[in-house]
Amino acid sequence: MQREELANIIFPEVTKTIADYEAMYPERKLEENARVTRFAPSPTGFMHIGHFMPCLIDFCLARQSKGVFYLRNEDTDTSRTVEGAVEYIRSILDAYGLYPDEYEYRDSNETKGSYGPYIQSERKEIYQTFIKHLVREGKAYPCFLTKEEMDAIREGQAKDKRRIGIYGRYAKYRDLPVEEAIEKIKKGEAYTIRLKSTGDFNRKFKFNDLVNGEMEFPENDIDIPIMKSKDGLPTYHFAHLVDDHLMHTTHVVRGQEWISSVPVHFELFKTFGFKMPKYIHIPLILKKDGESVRKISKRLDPEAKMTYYEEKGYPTMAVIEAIMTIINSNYEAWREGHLDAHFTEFEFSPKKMSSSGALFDLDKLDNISKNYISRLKKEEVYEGVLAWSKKYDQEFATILEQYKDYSMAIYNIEREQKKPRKDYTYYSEIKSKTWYMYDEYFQDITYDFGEFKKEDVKEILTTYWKDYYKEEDDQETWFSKIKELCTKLGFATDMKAYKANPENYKGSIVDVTNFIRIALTTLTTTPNLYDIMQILGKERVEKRIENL
RNA sequence: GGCCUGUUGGUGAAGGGGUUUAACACGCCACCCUCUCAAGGUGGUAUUCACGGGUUCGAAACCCGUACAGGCUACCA
Repeated sequence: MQREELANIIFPEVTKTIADYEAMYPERKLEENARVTRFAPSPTGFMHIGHFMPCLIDFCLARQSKGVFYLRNEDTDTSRTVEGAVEYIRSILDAYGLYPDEYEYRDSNETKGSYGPYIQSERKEIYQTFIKHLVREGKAYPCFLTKEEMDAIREGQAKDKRRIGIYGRYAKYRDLPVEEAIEKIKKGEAYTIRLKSTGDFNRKFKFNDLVNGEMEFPENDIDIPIMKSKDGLPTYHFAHLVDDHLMHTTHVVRGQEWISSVPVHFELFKTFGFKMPKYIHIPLILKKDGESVRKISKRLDPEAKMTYYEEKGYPTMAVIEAIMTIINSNYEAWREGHLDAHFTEFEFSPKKMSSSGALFDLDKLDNISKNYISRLKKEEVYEGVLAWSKKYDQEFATILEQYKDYSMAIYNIEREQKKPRKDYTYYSEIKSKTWYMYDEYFQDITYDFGEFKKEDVKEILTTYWKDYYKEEDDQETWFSKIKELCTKLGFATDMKAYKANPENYKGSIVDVTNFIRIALTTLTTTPNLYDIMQILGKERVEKRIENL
C-alpha cells in the first residue's frame, strides 16, 4: 500500500502503535468524580496573571475531588523557549503553594508521576506515532505549500472577502497522488503535515462549555497543520489531543481566547474517537486603556506579570484571595464564614463564573491584602518583611535581623485585638511606615512645628520630660499626665471647648501630643503615641528629645 | 471580511418574568468617634440594568434587530 510507504518514509523511526501507548498509560485509578487537571505553560520566561488564574482553578478542582494536578511543559515552540523558564515557573508554584502531583524538573532531575514525560519536546515519538497512523489512514497528508504561497492565498482570500485558511480548493496538496508526495519528500522538499479535514463549514455542532453553557459552532473544515516542518514537533492543537488523551485529563481550564479553537479540537478528538475532556473557558482579564478595554498585556501592564506582586511584596495568599474573588464572586462571602479554611476548601463552580471579561481591580487587591496582613501574627509579619527585604532591600533586612523583637513589637501595635490596625498593604511599604523607629534611619532630622516657635516647643518638651514622663506609666496615667501638662501650660484638653473658643488657649492637646510625636518621629501621623514611646524606650525618647 | 462571545454603578458583581425602593464587597464622598493616623460607626453614591422594537396584566430578566466592545482568524501557545 502506497500510504503505508509514505508513512514509513516520513516516520522511519516510529515503530510503536497507538495501542502500545494506550497500554503504557492506562486509565487512572481514582475515585469516581476525581478531576485530573493540568497546568501547561510554555516556557517563555515569565508568568502572566492570565496563566495563573487557570492554574489556580486547576489546583482547586483537583484538590477538591481528590484528583490529580500535574505540570506539563509545553515547549513545542523551540524558538520561544527560554533558559531557566521552568525553574521560574516552579518557583512561582512553590511560592503560592500550588504543588503539582506530577511533574518533571529536568535541571534538578526530579520527576514524579507515571504518565510522563511531562515535557512535550521529549514526547516527539509519541506524537509522531499518532500522526503516522493518520497518514497511513489517509487522514493527514504532507503539504508542500511555501510561506510565500500561503501568504498569497491569504491575501487573495482577504481581497475576495472569503474565509482565511487552507481548506477546500486552497488545500492544494490534500489530494496530491501519494507517489508524487513520496517523490517530493525524497527530493528533500520541506513539508508540514496537515489534517485532512472532513468537516463542513455549513454544518453546526453543539458543544458544552462549563462556563458558557451550550454553544454552537460551525464544523472545522480547515486542514490545520498538526506537525511542523522545522523539527517534526506537533502544533499545540495536536499535542493537546495526544497529551490530554494519554494523561487522562478530565478538565481543561484555559482562557476564552481558546474558544475559537474548539471546532479544531472537536474534529481532532472525533477523528481518533477519543473522549473529549470537559472545557472550562474562563473570562479574559482585561485592562482599561483610555476609553476602551483590552486583554491585559505583559508588555503594557506591569500588573499582568506575577513578578509585580512579588516585587511589591503582597503576601502570596492575599494575591490568591483576590484572584479567587474574581473567579467566583461568592468566594468573599464564603471566606467571611471560613476565616481559617484553606482556599481549596471553597467549592469552585464554573457555572458561577462570569463569561465576560473582568478588569482586575488593584484597589480590591490592596484591601484584601491589608485585611490579610492585619490578621497575621506579629511573627508572620516579621517573617514576611524579612523575606521580602532579603530580596529587595538588604540593608533593611540587616536591621530587621538585628532588631528582631523590637521590630515585632512595632508590628504588634494594636494588632492583638478584635479589630486590628490595618496599616500595611504590602511588605515593600513597611519600611516607609516604620523607618523612624530605627536610630539608623533617624539621622539628619529636620523638624516642622508649623506655627509654633521651636523655642516654645523645646520648653514644653523639657517640662514634659522632667516633670511628667515616666516609662512605667500605663496608657491611662500617661494620658492624664499629658492633660495635666496641657492645663498647666494653657493648652485645651477638651477639643469641643477649644473649637468653640480657640482664642482662650495657646493651643490644644493635639498640638502638645504632636510636639512629642514630631520630636520622636518627625511626623504628625503615627500609630498610637503611647505605644511608640513604650517601644522606643526611655533611652531613645530622652535622646530624641535632647537631640531637638 | 469571516466565526465566536459578551454588554447591570467608578470596579468585581447578585439577580434568569411580580417579595428589586437592583444584594454584597471594593472605591469615592459626608458626618460621628478620636491625642494624630489606622481602624471602627452611620449615611450617601445605577429613578434603573447598551439602544430600538416585540411578547406579557407585568421585563434588568424571554424573543428579534441595531450599536458597541472583546477574542480568534500563524508551521505561537
